[in-house]
Amino acid sequence: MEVIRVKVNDVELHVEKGTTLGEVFRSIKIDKAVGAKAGSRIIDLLTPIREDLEVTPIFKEDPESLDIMRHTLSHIMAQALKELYGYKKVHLGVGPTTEEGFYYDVEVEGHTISSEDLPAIERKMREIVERNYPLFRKELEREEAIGYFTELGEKYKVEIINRIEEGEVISLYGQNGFTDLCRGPHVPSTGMVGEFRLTHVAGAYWLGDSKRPMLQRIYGVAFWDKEELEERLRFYEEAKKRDHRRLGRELELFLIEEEVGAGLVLWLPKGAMLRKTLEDYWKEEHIKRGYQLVYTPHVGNARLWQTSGHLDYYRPNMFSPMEVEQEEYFVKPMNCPFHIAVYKSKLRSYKDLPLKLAELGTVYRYEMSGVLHGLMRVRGFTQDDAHIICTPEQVEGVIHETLEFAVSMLKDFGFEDFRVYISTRPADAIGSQEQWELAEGSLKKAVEKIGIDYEIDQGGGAFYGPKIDVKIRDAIGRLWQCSTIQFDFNLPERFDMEYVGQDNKRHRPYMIHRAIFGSLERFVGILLEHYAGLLPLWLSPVQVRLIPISPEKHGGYALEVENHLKNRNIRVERDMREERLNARIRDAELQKVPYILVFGDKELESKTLSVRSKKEGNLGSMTLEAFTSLLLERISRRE
RNA sequence: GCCGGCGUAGCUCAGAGGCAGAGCGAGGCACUCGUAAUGCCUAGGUCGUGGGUUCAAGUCCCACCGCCGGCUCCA
Repeated sequence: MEVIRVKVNDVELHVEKGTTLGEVFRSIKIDKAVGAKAGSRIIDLLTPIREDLEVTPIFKEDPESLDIMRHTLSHIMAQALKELYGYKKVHLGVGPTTEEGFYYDVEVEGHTISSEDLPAIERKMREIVERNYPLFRKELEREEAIGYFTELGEKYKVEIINRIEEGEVISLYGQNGFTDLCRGPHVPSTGMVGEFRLTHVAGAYWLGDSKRPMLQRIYGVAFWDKEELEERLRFYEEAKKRDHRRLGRELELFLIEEEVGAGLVLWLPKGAMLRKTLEDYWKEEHIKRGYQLVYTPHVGNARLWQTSGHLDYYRPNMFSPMEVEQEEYFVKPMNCPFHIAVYKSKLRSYKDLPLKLAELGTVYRYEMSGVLHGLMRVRGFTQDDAHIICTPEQVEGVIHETLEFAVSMLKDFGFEDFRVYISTRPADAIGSQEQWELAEGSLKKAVEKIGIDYEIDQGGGAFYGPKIDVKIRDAIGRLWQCSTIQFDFNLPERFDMEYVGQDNKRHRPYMIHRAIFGSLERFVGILLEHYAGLLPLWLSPVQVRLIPISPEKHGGYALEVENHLKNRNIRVERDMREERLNARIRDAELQKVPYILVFGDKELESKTLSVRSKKEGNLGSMTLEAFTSLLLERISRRE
């Protein structure tokens, strides 16, 4: 008998090789553990130990426990499917855990699972949980495993086995007549899982490859605690309420219509006002920071796109060309070539650099119909684009300044929590080693200097340069990709961009693409979801609504007030409808107008205003001057 | 693009082979009103588009378009 040493917390034990952690824990009276961790490795209680090990038990309270339990739930779901539709009819793909639950990709012969089937599957799962089957684990040799799963008709599992690397253990887990190829970890019995709910079913390609068959992915959410599960389900409800597509229609901000075209946005008057506010703010901030605004056309000659390389590399995403006087023109999918043309309009000296060209540039890209989504993913959108052309010596400062700019701007919109990702050199990169090192180094330094944590996406950069992506966290915790700062070693070469250095010689400049909002459409979508439609005062398309109780009697006074406010650039709307006061108040509230002023005899007589705030309720009466300065102050503070 | 679901009045939806409906919104009339829906009347539809099955098609079948949930894609 071979003995190995297992250290559990501070207790050291000597056990027979091949003993499972479950047995070890039982011997020292740890009975509530769902698994254990050895360093960063998670080991379940069913796995035999074959070498000396130091472990800490994982209990339900530990974050790692969720994953173990959710993984078992995906197996329970697989078994439920097999019991419902027949063991030979259900072919299993993969069934991993997610951040909030689990899913399983399956193929059911002769049946397509729809959301109507979910309650029955869930019921069957609960039965399996109820029966509390112990899980077992076994290991097979490759050939055995292939034979076993071939026998079961599990073609996808056989494929996975063939992809498992030589020397790696092939493990199977199962319970009561159900066996699945699985790396684990799992809880020891089906009764040990938490609260769960199946949420939806969707298509998913086998191995994520669009050329392979499409399986059905059944999603579930799971938590230990019922309250936590319900909170998550409420989160979905909340997200649904915040859906910018709904808000966009209800608040009359924008329209996307079949008749106009899929993925093409019409900005309605209120949405246009919101957009104008964003644009004005954006332009002012850019001018303050030394950017120069440019305007460039919507179409460009095919030769331009040939030089830029877009026709060779980006063509599938471009709209079809049009012919004008025997020449082809393309609608622009990007602004860069135009900005480069601006740069090249004269000979540039190092003294002109960094040159920062900015434009709210509307671009058109062909996106597959299935990916279009409200304002978030469209076919025509306006990038808040800029290109910074600089010398190698300036790179670091430029990147730092740009990132700082992006963060400060996003903060002005009420976003406080940022995630930063740096994508580094991929295998097929162009550009020299020095270029990449300088660029990547300056990206890291900039992020560190600003003091935001970042993650590295190793090899995730574009072939033409590394980049920083900034994601913002919204009010209900979702992350949205916004800003990008992207190096480009490609276009300066292709367009033969130059500057004259201090040495009186020609040099190749560095070029950086960057966007802060990403696109105006998408950013407005994010704002709407972040604020659940209740935009800050400074962004609200209508800031004040005036309601004369009797339009006839009090409308004149309301008009006076309207003019006063309008002269101070406050956005006002007067509701002159012959409706009841309550109805008009309700309407203004539903339209999420920040301030409502009611005019009646009292106000007319005392020349005051009755102010009702969306956020604070009825503020009572105040003078026009007091209200105006209150409003102007709040607007200037970007409240 | 792929898998699944869904397209009925401006909006939200009911109708599932046999007379095209409701609420909100819109227009009209009355009410003259103090902080989240006054009442009555009226108009509004090639039931996404095109084809097919049937005596008869929103309803069944096929194709296309669009939307939704995902997948894939996003140099």
